[in-house]
Amino acid sequence: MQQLGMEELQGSAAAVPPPPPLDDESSSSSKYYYCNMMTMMSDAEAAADGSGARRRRESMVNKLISTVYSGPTISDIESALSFTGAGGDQQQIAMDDGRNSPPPVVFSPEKVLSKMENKYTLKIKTCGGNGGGLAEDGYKWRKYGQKSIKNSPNPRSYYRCTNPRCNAKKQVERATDEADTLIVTYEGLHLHYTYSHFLLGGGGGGGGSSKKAKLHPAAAAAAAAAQQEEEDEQQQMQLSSQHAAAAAQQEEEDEQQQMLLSSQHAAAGCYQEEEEEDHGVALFAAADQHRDNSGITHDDNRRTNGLLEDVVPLLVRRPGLVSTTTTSCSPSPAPSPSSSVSAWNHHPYYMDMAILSNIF
DNA sequence: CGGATTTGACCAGCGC
DNA sequence: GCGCTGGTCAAATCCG
Repeated sequence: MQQLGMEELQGSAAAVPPPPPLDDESSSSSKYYYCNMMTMMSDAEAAADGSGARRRRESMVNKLISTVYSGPTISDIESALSFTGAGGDQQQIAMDDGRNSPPPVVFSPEKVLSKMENKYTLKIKTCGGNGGGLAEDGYKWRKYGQKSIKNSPNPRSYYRCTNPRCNAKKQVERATDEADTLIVTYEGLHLHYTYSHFLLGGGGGGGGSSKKAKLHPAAAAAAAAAQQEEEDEQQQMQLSSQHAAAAAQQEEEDEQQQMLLSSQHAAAGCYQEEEEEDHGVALFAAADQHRDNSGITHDDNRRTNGLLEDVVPLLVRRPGLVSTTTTSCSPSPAPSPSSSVSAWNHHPYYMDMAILSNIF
């Protein structure tokens, strides 16, 4: 019986929906499109959010594209990764992105870890009976275990990111009360882009591992699914092209890294949140609330995170557990059940915390 | 044939 | 200390 549901569960698990908005009510009505850029809205933009918000957003996106995707991402990643094996009680991280170099920030791993709980739980409502018609989050997951859970008729599946440098994990189980609802718990973070970004952003980007090639149709299907839900088609097109341009720009930096990194970038950017204005504001508001504790300035977050959160579009952006129900209905088949597409509400501050807590 | 999945075994944490 | 439970490992198996 458990085995029966696993194919479906697996596929559904792969269809990890966008990370939750800050309010649960949006789950039923709103659609989420990949657009992490919205979370980069400045406070000023957020405050001015109103009738002309969309126009302002577009210009904002343009501005962000030109400033955010200036190329420091990879160096940031490399810098961050260089600490992975480093020991010591305290590490000093200087996020130097070259042009937008924020002042070096000293982090205490202990503090970071205590503050940041790298777990993020999502409730996902899937399309009934359609285990195959699912979107992908651009990541590739490998299932490493399955366990029957007490008081639950459904087993829990354990997935790990296939990227050897990435320790992201997720657990997927079907809700007991709702057959079409999955409970996905993310843990850890991705130190790379999603695969779909590579596909969307670079038109293939050139070169490629077998993994990437495998994901290509899946990511394309996911993108198509996202577009079907798109209400603001013009904006979506603009964003897609912008991210494509951004990806192309990154390609010039390092082809090999691009293969890993760019895909995530696109996945994060190809979706757009219908209520992105509000969420973007909320996200920044949340970031502002916490930055004082970390000692990270708002500008620091804005600059470094704008890039890093693309590099690490992890669901783990908020401490503690956040549950949200979203609907994941993709008309396209999911060729690779072990991968999934997610839209992320990027949270600058927590993104940093998530990265650091995993790096140390 | 290589990579992904399955699945039983093993281990660690927790409560009693 | 013991048993229960959740999480992970790894050999076997499957699949493209």
